[in-house]
Amino acid sequence: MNGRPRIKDIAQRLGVSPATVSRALTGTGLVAEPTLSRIREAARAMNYRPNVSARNLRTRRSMSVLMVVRDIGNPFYLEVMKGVEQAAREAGYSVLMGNTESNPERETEYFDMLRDGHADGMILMTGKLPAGLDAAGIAISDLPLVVALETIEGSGLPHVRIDNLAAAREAVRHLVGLGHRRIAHLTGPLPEIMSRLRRDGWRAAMHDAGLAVPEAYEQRGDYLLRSGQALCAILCDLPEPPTAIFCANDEMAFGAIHELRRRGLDVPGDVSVVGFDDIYLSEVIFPPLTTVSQPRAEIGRAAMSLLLQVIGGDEVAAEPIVLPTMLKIRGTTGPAGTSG
Amino acid sequence: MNGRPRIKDIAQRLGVSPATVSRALTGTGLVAEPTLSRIREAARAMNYRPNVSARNLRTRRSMSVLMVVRDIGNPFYLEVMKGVEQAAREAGYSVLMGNTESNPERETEYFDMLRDGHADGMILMTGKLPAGLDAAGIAISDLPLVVALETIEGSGLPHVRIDNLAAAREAVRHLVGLGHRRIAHLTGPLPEIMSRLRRDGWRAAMHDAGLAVPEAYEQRGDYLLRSGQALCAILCDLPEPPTAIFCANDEMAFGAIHELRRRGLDVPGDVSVVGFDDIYLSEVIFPPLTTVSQPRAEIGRAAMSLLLQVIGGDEVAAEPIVLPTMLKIRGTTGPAGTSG
DNA sequence: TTGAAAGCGCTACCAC
DNA sequence: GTGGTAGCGCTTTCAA
Repeated sequence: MNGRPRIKDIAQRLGVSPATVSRALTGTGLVAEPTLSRIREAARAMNYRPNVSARNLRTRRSMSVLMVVRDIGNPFYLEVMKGVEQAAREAGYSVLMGNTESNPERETEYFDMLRDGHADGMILMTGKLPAGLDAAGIAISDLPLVVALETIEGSGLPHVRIDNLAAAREAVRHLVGLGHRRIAHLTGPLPEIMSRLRRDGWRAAMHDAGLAVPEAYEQRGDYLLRSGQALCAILCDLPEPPTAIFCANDEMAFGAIHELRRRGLDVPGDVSVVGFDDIYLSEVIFPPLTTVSQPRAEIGRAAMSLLLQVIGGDEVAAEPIVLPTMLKIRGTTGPAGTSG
Repeated sequence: MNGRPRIKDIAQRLGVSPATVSRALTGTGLVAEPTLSRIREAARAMNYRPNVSARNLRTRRSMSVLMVVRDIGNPFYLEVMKGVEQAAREAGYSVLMGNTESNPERETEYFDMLRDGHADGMILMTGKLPAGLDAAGIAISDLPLVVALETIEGSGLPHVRIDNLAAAREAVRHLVGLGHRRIAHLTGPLPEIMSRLRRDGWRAAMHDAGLAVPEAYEQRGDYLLRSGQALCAILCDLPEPPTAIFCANDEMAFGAIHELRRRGLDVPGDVSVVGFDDIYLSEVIFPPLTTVSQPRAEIGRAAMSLLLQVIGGDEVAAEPIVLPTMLKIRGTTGPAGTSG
């Protein structure tokens, strides 16, 4: 009686077998009504809690999943996580957060956690798989994996994402519609497919409008604020600076706006800026940011549902799930100036 | 050989006992050098990973901790989490995130997770303990608990926090120094000690400066953006509106600034605003927010270190650990107008 | 409908 | 140093 009660303690107290107690408490087995309520009653009275390690060992499941992101410091993931957590909770799962910081070693580490029983499945929000998985004789497609936000080319894994190209195209079309002709783009890290898609969307929209795409108008960034700021400075120093900048994410857009202001330029009076992601506070900065909004919580929920199917061994559609985006037209975009 | 290898498989392959393999792999026991490297080699070759459930069951530890916050959607916690995670990783622990959403039921749930072996300890960043713990015969002080950011009065738990009162006082003193005399305050939820301390810091600074504190200058908020906006509107409509507003957190400060702008008032030309927390993007909004910066990552690290001590059964100082804050004077505060 | 008992995979005790 | 082995607490056959 010292310490927490075990199933055995309940069984002894009630004069039944541990097996019966287990069945009653898990709700699976058939247990006669009087016994059932007696056991439940006793469990509550004794403040019983099943030991998860023992249960997990026996059932070979951990009832938790891993959500792995590039940078846990990025608030963008928060709402996605909320969606994941919600769907997970409903299914009785816990969510473990993994942070790779784009460190390959840590990516591998999370794959290890899958193998050692820490988690039953994993939602990857990183753009790539750790190297050396094949070498280790591990077939990706056999692992309970789901990819969200990003795309891992050729992996054949279930995906949940948005149509990055179409969304970027629409955003740039909005600028074109405002009369802008000199529209620049700050890209994300181009090795990644997501950055390339957004860039291609920008190019496509420019092409649609019959506009030139000077090489200098495509500046390569890394999604961070500082790069938005620095690249914007480069654009401003061009002989023919752009009148509008489409940024591959909101952070870079903030950085760009910061730099424009620093130079005494008005947004959107002199230069229009469009972001991507609609992160926390985008709506609240001044002027509020025009940006592409992703259904973040939805993405999280969908990814978790998909993962539950994978874990459950169900067949999962090969087609990626594509969720709709919305262009939020707010205060950082306006008509092109007469000089544009 | 089908499926993942067990310790037994390695043992058989090498003709040693499972006990030796376990000792070699955990690094604890004394194992002779030749055996040691043979085992390590075989483990790597066979791609062995220990089963955590089995290990946890046996060792009665989970090697993970729970970090419980009020609202996982609040970016403020991100950097704290980073600190926690870092310290945890160094000690070989994983971090589980808990989100109470101020729901008492969920608070209890996380305490349950402590009991069922999900975690070895818990860092509370919520302002209170769930009700009914005593009723359940659980002595708080026996639980491996640490409180960070917040304060749980009379709990006798180890704490890591900042000096909220002094920090608030300093922030308001800064406004006084700029010549402001009509300084209002948007509070957090006042049942909570942290909100009260910040409020008291404001009052103290006003008192220090011999300034009046009209009742209407203390507006009660809830840390959310909307409340900052709404309460700021009330202040603006006062017969004698304030020339400066000290907000109990940055989100409310953003809301207030938003409202001031909406009314065509200039920040800081017409009204100065000070926040608290120095959240993500505070530096980047325009003008950048003057605010009290907390050493978030430090707080997380310190809390985790403290928790490790508690888990390890060490004596922990009864005195709370108080980390220093810094007033970041940026763009939203300026001299009081001549009318002020 | 219930009980007996095996065993999930590991660690740690006790021998040698 | 190493091996044998008990057992962590639970679920789940198999029998009754």
